[in-house]
Amino acid sequence: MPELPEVETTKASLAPLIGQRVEQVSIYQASLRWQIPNDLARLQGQTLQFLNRRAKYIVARFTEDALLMHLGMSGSFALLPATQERRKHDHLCIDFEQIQLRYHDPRRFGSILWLHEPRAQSLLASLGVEPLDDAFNAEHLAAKLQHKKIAVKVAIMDNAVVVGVGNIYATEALFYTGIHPARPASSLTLDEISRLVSEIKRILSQAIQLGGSTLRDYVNGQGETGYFQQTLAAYGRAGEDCIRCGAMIDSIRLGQRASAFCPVCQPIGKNC
DNA sequence: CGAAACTCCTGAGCGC
DNA sequence: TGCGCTCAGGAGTTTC
Repeated sequence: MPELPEVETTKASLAPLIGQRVEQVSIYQASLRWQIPNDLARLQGQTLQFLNRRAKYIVARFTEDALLMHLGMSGSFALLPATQERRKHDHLCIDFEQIQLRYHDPRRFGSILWLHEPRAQSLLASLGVEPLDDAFNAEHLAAKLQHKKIAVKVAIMDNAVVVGVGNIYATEALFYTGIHPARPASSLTLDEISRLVSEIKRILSQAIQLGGSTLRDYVNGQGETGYFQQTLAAYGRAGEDCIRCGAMIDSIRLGQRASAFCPVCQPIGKNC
């Protein structure tokens, strides 16, 4: 499940392509979240200049055009010799001078768009602050949560509030701050919000350093899996013992998503 | 406007 | 061995 740390890791793993020219573009399955642009072959002859990340999007700037790419839930990039046989779900191959870039995505929730097209621009326009920016602080989050009745977990996963906080990190951050995921967003005290912000920053930074939290099929451009999953305290641990108090981790559904928490460490009644 | 439901898709895991 | 089922889930879109 690529979350922000995995996207950061993926971006870094694609750095060897910078400075290389595109020789050929081959689309095998154009139907992702949206259709891959049918004129993607425009990239031929263009050189990759730099890579950027915004939320969970990677922007690849070429000489003339730029791509906005999202890994969805099961997307990954690989750098391989062009002679290597294609695997099932390798939907796009871009031959660079030295190596081939492949996009692999079994569930096809990912997307690859021209940065300049209206759809890409509107996606970027609706994004909130970056979690690791100074602009994401207690005051900012407090203002965003102030009038929200929705569960705090759903709120911090809302990209208009803060980007890059997916189910894994929302679950972990709430566990470590002792806040029940179903608490109404507006019920949090400023102190709780402050600790939540710090925890989100801490967990995301740590995960980026460690190379991302891999679940199932995430691999970076070098084919390496992350290993942060070994340190998950609550996510995916329903029915197991809380690492802090030993109580059994419980799970509820919030916003159509599994939400694991410790009923003892994260009491619902706390400041409710 | 906010909130909640719905949608895309495939693989893993499970019961039989 | 394989069928059919449920679940997972990022995030845009639709519906109230």
